[in-house]
Amino acid sequence: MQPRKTTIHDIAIRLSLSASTVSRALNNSPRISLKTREKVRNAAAELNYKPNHLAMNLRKGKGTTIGVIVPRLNRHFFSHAISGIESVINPTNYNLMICQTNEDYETEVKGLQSFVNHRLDGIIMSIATGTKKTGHIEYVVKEGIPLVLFDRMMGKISVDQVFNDNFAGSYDMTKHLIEQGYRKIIYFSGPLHLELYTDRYNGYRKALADSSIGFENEWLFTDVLTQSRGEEVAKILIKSDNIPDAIFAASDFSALGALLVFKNAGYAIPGQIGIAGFANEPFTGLISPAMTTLEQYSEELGRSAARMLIERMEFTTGLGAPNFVVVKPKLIVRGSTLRVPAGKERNEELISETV
Amino acid sequence: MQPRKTTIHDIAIRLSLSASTVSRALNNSPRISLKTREKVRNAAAELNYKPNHLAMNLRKGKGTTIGVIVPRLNRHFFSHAISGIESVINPTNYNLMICQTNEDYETEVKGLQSFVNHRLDGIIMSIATGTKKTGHIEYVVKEGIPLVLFDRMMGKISVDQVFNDNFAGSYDMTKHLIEQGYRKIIYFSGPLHLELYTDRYNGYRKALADSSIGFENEWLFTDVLTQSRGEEVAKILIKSDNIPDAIFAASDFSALGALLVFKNAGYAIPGQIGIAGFANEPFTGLISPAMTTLEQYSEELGRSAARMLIERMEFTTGLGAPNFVVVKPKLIVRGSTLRVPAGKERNEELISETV
DNA sequence: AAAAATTGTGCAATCGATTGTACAATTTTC
DNA sequence: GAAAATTGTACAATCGATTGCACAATTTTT
Repeated sequence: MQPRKTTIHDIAIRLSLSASTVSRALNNSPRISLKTREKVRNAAAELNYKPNHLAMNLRKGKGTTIGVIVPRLNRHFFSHAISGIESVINPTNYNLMICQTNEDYETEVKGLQSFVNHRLDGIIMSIATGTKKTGHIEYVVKEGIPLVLFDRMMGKISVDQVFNDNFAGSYDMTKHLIEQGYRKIIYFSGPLHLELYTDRYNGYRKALADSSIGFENEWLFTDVLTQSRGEEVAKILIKSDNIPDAIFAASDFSALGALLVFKNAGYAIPGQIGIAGFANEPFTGLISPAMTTLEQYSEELGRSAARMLIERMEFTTGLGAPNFVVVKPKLIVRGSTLRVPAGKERNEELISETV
Repeated sequence: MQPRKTTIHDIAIRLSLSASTVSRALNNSPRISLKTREKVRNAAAELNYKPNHLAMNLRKGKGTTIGVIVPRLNRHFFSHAISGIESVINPTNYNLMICQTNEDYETEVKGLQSFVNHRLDGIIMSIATGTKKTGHIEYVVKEGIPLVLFDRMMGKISVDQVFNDNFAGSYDMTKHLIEQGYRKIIYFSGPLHLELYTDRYNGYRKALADSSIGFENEWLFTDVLTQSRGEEVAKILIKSDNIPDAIFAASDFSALGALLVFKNAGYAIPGQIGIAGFANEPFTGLISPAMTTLEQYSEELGRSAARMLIERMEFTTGLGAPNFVVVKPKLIVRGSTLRVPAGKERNEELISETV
């Protein structure tokens, strides 16, 4: 345990130079002779000098840390998005500070505030489902801190955003279900105050309408995103003897809950009921029947978000119009909705690599 | 976009006070009258004052950020450990900075260095499998930065550590397999330079020895941790017609790979071959047959690590002897090793809640 | 009522690095 | 060889908040 870390002053004293010369030498200023620069570098190495980023950032008025706020780290979608962000950020001088909100509004506000206090240079965030107000985000934007919103978009705010074409993905999935002969298609939605979920819902409705299938209000269940909620609703459906042709869930997890309950209750999937999710979580390829879902290209979303943020931070002067990147999800058809002749197992060949 | 953020000086000018008085007032110093404190607080709120943590930390010589380094965020084990850490850290004034190494040594060194440069106040880390040297860790300890090692322990280093009793977990699992009648039990290990994996391996060997089962060298496969490696090895076993009674993998993922390959090749699990993993990843309860594995209580490990770190940071003066917390993994028996009478499906009742 | 104790506030140094400006030393120019 | 241009380095202010010490104002003690 060293009593004090070495500073540029220590180097300066050692070499009988001034601190400013040392600073310039370490920053390769052309005003310092090559010989001196060399000497300073050697002395710095000998004394095990490590620059104090706090002091640097304070003086420069800017740092090198980017904050990332996600609802949950243990979601395939988000952890891969973070990998994407890292792949762009790591080669730069920036560092990543990650915070998870557990889908909670208060935690989100607190995390964002902490980022502002720490004078982070940029923020990439995905809004919690519990968030209904946007004041905290607008505040950050007003403060002039570059911000990119990601996955959970927010049409009202004028800020860079990266997200999936949820409408299109949902539309494609619904069309697929219809093609497979399903008609009465129940929909498990997330909270409809999030555009993400209204878009998905609207895609579903549009596909039904385009196929002249009359939607009925009781087909919609909101706030069904978790496995346990999926199980609950599935049990309700069974109990009320109100068995749909298919269930399309805006979340793989609630789709999983439903799938397990129906399977356990003896229903043939996809024969009697088809089940589809959204996100292509790894488990969807492992269960049986393997689940039809939508791939969201999370790493690519993360990379785009990071690229946009760096663009904002380094090249854009002032605000300028917000940019948008939209990625279309890909339909992944698996056994849970594919009505093939007999009970032919086909999930193995569709296993997705998890590691 | 404000031109400049308000500082305590701005507040001081506004109230015709000095910056020091403002600082003291905001910190609730008893040397400042209550009336003044009140006035200062109001003015601060009006001017939308946000303390600059950079300056604060610089002056105080310490900050409020704790760094966490994990090999992978998208592992159930680590993301839940982080949740555990958060549950302890969030109620305090500390913030979390998270970094993932992707099991790579270089990335680990770089991340750790960045933490040191940013003068983080404490570090919780889990060593990458790619890490064979420990100089970078010893360096941090010598610098006097509180550090807690977690999950991947390192006996050589004198530092606080939190980890599973891998030997006991492995021993229990092997005993279970033997009780189920399996004899020729192949073992998929991780890299044996990590104590984590030697401990698991030794637990397995001890259990075999205690049951007087002769171990043979070709039963051991090292560096089989991923799904794809598990698949590879399983295919090799099948091709060489060297079918074991059971496979015990030090990773759920390689166990999964083997399970899928054997299942696909028409082997009855657990009838002809038993398969067990380690970690209780969520998918283990979802596949069929559901997989026997070991629960590691990751959240509890995370909480312990965080508590130990805070203890170090706030209460311990100097170094003192390192503390250890050891958590015993729990055997989770499921269909992949349980030889029940007929092909009775029993995985549903053992599904673990994923959300 | 003078001395002592208490209370409230300000001054100035400090944390570690950066940077505009000034100045001395050296080299170039005429 | 003196003046001008160039080069290398130092001084001091600065970023924003904290804190030891000093000092003035007020209250208490005797």
